[in-house]
Amino acid sequence: MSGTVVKPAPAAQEAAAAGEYRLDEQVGFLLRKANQRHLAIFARHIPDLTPPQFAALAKLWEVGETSQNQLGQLVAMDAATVKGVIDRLRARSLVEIAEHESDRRRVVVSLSAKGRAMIGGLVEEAARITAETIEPLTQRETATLARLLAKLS
Amino acid sequence: MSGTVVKPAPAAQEAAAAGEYRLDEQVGFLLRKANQRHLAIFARHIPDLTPPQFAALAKLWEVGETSQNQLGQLVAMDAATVKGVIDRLRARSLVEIAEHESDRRRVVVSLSAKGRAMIGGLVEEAARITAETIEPLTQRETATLARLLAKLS
DNA sequence: CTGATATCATTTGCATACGAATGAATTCGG
DNA sequence: CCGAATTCATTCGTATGCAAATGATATCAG
Repeated sequence: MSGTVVKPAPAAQEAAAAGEYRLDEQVGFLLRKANQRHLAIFARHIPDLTPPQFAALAKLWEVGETSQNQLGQLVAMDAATVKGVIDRLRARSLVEIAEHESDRRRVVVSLSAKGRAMIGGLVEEAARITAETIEPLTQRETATLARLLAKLS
Repeated sequence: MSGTVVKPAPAAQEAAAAGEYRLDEQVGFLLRKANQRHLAIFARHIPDLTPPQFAALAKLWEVGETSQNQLGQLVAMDAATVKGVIDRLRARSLVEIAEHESDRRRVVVSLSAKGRAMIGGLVEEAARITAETIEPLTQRETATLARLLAKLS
């Protein structure tokens, strides 16, 4: 390992070690950038909702109603985070909360009529967001990417 | 398309449409989750720095010194975001700022001795973070993932 | 040289994210 | 049945992340 350094970075004070670690090649850095691009695409298509807000609505649409905590697990959000998301959706009357019948600790969250109407109309747009996100990839590559990303989490 | 629905979601009011869109399969959702896992791994290995802070230090280590704005571009951060990151690193004396010799708008950012010492010692740990992140993947899969992610951005 | 334009940095406002601490309610072990 | 452990939700503090507005400076067209 580390035989001949091809070309030390111009300004790196410790070119040898620095040459071993390129930030731009790290998976974490690539993940962050890919995510950024997707967020920008999302914002262009659905400016009125953030991805987490959309995820919460979409999941409620799938499962009907759940406790706030469980919804968080379904959409991969912290309890503290899902609280804020639900608060903001509630302020816009897109979701409703109710007491759990038997467990008084729980808050049952469900779509309002308005929220149901909105998410129903947005699913097509969401599909286009995914389409635009994966536009640089072939169909095969997309399937591979999805498989590998799923394997990571 | 949409021939026979195998099993409508229990509580989905519009099972047909809902069946067409599965949140958990969308690339954006998978990206967010993969990113989350990586952040958790990072925090375990390097609790004293966040990934953006580390990225800024690592990039400064590579390139020596740059303007704040350009550093932001190199590490894929908004001007407003990089400002906050540099502020916090400066508060910990890990980076230093100076006036640009000819352009009085610019702020030249560089590593302090303390910052250089820290980042030098952390590169190995950073490599372990990447290793743990891609642990579920084979070497081939990792290369593929990196290629596809790069293609996305 | 000067007015229009562009660039760099800063500030504000909003929305995730997560750790940690807290309080209320439930469940579990003995 | 009761005290301990757990679960659910809330709150606080810190840190991204971006859009938009602003001020200072630089550059460019004419």
